[in-house]
Amino acid sequence: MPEGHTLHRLARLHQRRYGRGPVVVSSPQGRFSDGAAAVDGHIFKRATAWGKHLFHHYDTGRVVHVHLGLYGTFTEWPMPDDGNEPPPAGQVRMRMVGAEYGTDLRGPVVCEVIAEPEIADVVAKLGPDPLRSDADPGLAWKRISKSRRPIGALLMDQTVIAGVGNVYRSELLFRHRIDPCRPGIRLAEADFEAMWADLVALMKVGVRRGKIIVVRPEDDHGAPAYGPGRPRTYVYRRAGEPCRVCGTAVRTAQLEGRNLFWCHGCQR
DNA sequence: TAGAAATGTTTAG
DNA sequence: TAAACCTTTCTAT
Repeated sequence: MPEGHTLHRLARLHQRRYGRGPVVVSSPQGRFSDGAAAVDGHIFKRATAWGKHLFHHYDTGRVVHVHLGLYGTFTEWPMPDDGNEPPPAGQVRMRMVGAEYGTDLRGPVVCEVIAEPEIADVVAKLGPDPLRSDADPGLAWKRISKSRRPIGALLMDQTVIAGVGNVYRSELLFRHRIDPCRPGIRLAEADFEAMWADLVALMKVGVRRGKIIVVRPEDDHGAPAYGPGRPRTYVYRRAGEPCRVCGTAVRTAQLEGRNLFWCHGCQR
């Protein structure tokens, strides 16, 4: 599910599957026919991600830029021994086929071919990405510490921090006991630094495990460490249920058009 | 098993 | 402010 960790995980996967080899690119659905033709048969150099944006770099200097949006998904399939590709199911915007694997992209909000230098234009609209080693958290702090907008909204703003979505937003604020409504300007720098460090660690776990895992073992209350019974979140989508720490009913409200979840007992 | 809501962003009005 | 995207996941029946 597409928060930043998903895109970095996909970049790694695509790099491994297709890196340095030629790929056959098509658009079974037809909406990406021209773009697919522009890179079809060329060498896939590498895949990178910044926030929720994914880039497929080709040796011709052309780049496929993908944003999954709310519904977008990549589905991978192994090339069958007989070499016959499986027929595309549903609306496949882009099919990419390498020597041993193929990948189908469905439902993205962005899927376009751009030139290598145009990546800078995309990235210019994005804040630092906690998953990138070149991230400068100072840029995010500069924005947050001057803003009267609620911290719950600032965390979701991709121009402030790139890659945080609704789950990491709600969970991070809970872990740091911060009221989502607190204005950015009222946040202590030490709290921001602790949140950033935590976010980097949590999102790295997300990349490694392929899902968002944020509940500390001591808050599991005896639930199994792995498997379906394990609690996945403190507050996200738990409206009305008791807080895992203090028992207060989790609250929910709309903030700038998105569902926000928090514990009024823990977060002040 | 069917229907609603959703981890997000862009574009149109 | 609303629609579009058109898949996946969760919930209700």
